[in-house]
Amino acid sequence: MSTPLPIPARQPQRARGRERVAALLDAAVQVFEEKGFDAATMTEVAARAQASIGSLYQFFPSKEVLAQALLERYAAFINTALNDLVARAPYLSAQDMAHGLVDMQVQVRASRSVALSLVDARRDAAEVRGGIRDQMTARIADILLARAPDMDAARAKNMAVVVLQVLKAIPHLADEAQGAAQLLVEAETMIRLYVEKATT
Amino acid sequence: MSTPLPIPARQPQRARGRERVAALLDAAVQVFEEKGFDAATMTEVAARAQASIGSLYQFFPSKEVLAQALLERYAAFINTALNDLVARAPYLSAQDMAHGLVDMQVQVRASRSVALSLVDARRDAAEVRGGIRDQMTARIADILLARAPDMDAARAKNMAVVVLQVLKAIPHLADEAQGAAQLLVEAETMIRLYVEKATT
Amino acid sequence: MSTPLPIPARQPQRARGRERVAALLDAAVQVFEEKGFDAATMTEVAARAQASIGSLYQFFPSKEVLAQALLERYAAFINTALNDLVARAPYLSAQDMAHGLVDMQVQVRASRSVALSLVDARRDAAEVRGGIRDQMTARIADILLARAPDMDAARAKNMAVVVLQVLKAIPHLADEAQGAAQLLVEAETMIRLYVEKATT
Amino acid sequence: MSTPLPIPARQPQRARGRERVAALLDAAVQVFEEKGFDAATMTEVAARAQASIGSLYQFFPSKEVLAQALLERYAAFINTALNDLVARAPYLSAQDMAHGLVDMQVQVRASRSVALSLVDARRDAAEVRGGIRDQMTARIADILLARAPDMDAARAKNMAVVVLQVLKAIPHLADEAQGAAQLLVEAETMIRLYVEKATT
DNA sequence: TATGAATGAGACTTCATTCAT
DNA sequence: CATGAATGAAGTCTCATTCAT
Repeated sequence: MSTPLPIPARQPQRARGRERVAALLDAAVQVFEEKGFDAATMTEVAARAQASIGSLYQFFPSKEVLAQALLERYAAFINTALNDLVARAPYLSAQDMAHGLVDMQVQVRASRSVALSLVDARRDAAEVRGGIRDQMTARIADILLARAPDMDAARAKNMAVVVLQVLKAIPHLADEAQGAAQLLVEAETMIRLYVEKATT
Repeated sequence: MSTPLPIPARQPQRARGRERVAALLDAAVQVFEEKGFDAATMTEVAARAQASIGSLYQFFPSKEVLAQALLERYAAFINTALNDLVARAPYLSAQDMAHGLVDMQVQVRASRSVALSLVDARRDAAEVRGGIRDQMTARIADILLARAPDMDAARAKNMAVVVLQVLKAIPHLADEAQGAAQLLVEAETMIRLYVEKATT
Repeated sequence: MSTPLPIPARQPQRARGRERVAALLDAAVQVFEEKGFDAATMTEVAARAQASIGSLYQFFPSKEVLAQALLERYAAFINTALNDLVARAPYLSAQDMAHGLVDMQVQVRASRSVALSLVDARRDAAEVRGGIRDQMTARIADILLARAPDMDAARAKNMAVVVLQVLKAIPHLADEAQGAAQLLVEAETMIRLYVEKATT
Repeated sequence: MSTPLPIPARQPQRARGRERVAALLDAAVQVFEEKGFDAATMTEVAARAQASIGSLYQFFPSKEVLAQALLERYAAFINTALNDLVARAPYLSAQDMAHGLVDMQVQVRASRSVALSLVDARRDAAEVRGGIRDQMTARIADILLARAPDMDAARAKNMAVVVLQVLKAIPHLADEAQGAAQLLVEAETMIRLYVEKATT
């Protein structure tokens, strides 16, 4: 039932170590984004961070742990952004809310903070990673409820799940060579209309 | 510029062979769905089809080709469905159109015809597989234009891209243990509102 | 001690069969020449002869047997040519003798009768194939002795071995893009000088 | 036009690694000599060096690279020997020159430095490996020209090609169970007569 | 006989992970 | 802590050979 207990990433003790870890995480983001979880190799991550493979394993004792660390970094960022939106939700127009959600994803991408693709990578890890997904849907549901306090909680949750799927697609859209900007506007519109209808 | 040699899947010429190929494709769908392209192994595909590894390679000379074959099967199905929708589009309500699109995906899943996930697996193959994506967006744009002939063609294309992303999420939603039905309804609503607004 | 008894190539019974075998042998020569024994595949040989793999195995029950058959065809040709040279040897100038030897090889190549490379392919088969080599050196020694009856038989044998090595190189030289003709002349000269000195 | 990426052999950086590489190369020479390029297996090379297959690939990322490394080792040796002969050529008798050439090959064999057979193994790699062949013929031509400065350069080149073929046969002759020594003498004689005639 | 499918051992290669220095 | 070497299970793919139709 319980996952074998995933040994967590080790915390570096010195300044030197902290830089190392940062470089490793940055490299990992790049590689995971370019190749995906399976095709990414630990060797390449280390190389791109100009570290040795031994060094990488010093801090991240397995590929799984590395991915998990990435996700946590992502979760921290996203959580802040979502909490902020929750707070402002009552005063936001549907338009602004939609924009807020979409923009959050664009920010993430721009800051290379993580490969969202990991969110539902493989099934085993899903258990662990699932936490983040649940957290996000809960937060989005909060936002919806903040705008329309009368809404059925169950429905808010369902809507959140659907909205999350659209958000997941944002990086793809932002990648599009042709008219990425317009595509983002369209995505926003879609979310806006959906939210608008449901919360008024 | 040109990919070396896109050696295609070999066509079986005997009844025995045709059965084999069918079994192999079915097994492949399962395995690819469960594990994703990278983590799926040819050995497992063969085993699940009760065939030897050699038999698998007799008809699908590489993992790439196998994935491609799956996609083609999927494309054939989806094409029919989309063409049908294009024809009926002028007479459909936004509601029915949204339902048609979502349902198409649900059908696909039910018939295990393919893992849509392959549509944009890794970047290299993207070139080949991209064809299908372009085809689908073009078709969806046609549907939109059929309902609203005055719409700007460029906008229709953009909208189609966004709608496609939502459609891609449908299998995920349909998988959800809790209230899959409701989630599908929500997805439909989202698409309906979006289409409605833009085409009236 | 004894090789497991190499099942020989089956003799075709009808005209149709004889054509088949001829086509297969021709195809085999091509493929063996292009790729070498190891890299050549039975499948390709069959394909190039426009026959099925089953058909190929009908006549040549193994790759070894096929190679052996090729060698035999070659041996027959070479034997005739060498016997002819033996007969004429007493009346030939060193020049003509050298030319005769070199030309024999060029003929073989032109008529695509065989890949001489097989002569000392792998060690196991060497035993079987060795026969041909011994036969050839004996014949060449005969030629030398015919010109210089006083020569020590042992020396003639040694010389023959060396000459054979030069002959083996002829196809390579004849392949050379630049000035193949001149290279052949040089090879002839080399042999002539060697023979001349030893037999006068 | 350009070969994709000629990933070279990795240089070991620790003493342990250097020993390994040496052992691997030695094992490779043996196996390639015994079986030839195609029939030699990486597994056997690793085993004979008492290393794991992973270790072998750590330093030689492909069978091609391993063969190339062998050739380079051989080329280094042969180059030294040939340059030495070039320098001494003006003062050497044809006899000594012939002996020098033949002896060089015998040395190579004795020191197990490489399987010359690789020089023109398969056609693809020929491009890379061809370099060595051209280098050798050029050097041999230099030797000839050093003895006979008036000779036509083109002819020297042709002669060099032919002489090289004889040299290639030396290891075969030296292998002969019966009277290897006499065979080498004969080969030397052949070369001597050829050189003598052309350079006086 | 002819044909195409079936089989599986075995080849090359990759990569996460462990260790000795 | 850092580094580079070591390991071997596992994956993709090939091909000689055998068989059923």
